[in-house]
Amino acid sequence: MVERNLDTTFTALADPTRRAMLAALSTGEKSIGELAAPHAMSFAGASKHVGVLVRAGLVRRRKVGRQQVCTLEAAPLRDAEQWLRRWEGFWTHRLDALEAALNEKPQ
Amino acid sequence: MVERNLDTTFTALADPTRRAMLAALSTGEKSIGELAAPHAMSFAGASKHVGVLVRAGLVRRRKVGRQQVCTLEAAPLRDAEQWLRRWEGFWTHRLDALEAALNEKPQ
DNA sequence: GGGTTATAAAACCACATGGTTGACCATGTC
DNA sequence: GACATGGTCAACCATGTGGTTTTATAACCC
Repeated sequence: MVERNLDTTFTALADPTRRAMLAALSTGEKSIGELAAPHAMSFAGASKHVGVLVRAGLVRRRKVGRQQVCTLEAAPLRDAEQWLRRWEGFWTHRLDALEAALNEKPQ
Repeated sequence: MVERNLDTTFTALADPTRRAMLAALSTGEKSIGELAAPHAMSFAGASKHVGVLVRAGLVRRRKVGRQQVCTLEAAPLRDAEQWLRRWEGFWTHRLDALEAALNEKPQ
């Protein structure tokens, strides 16, 4: 369950339009129209981006009147973050070593 | 500098072969042949995956004799992790709320 | 009912991606 | 020099992606 979803989660995150949409949703629910508005792009194009987010499980849609209201679903983000955190110790070591090397030989 | 690289970082992470290669590199340097071996895939195909990781700044290559030795470069992983962590508070709230709701109405 | 609003769905285009194979180029070994 | 090894590069194929436009549908307003 984890590994499979990482594919679609990271794919969904690999686009700046979609990351911006997630950021917009972090301040509260938005209709698809509201999500689309800030992006210089056709409505249909933006709607497809929302579809990618929904398929990745990052967004839930529900119909309210004639609008689709979207809410952020953070669980897959947490999974992705946990996967990345496996390297936390590693990268802090490396960066500390780099910094030490720079201090030692200040050129 | 940050936003632009997130695209290529997340794209690089969106493939299980490449994630496995990063995991392999976390235990130490590996030649491209060693990285390719575990994957049922042509050598050239695996080499292309390594190329994606290099272009994303996640891996450095250097020539040693007739081999290319690869090392993990963790900094972009840290950037991606930091981006995801922006939602940390959000998802813990949501999940706490979900848990509370489940406890309150145990069905 | 008729018009407007919010969205979906489909067809299409250009380009990127993941994979292959085959030719090629170094480097090391005999 | 001859040959194997480690790897790159280019061409190719199928499929996916990001975008468009057009058409359709469902809900609301008058």
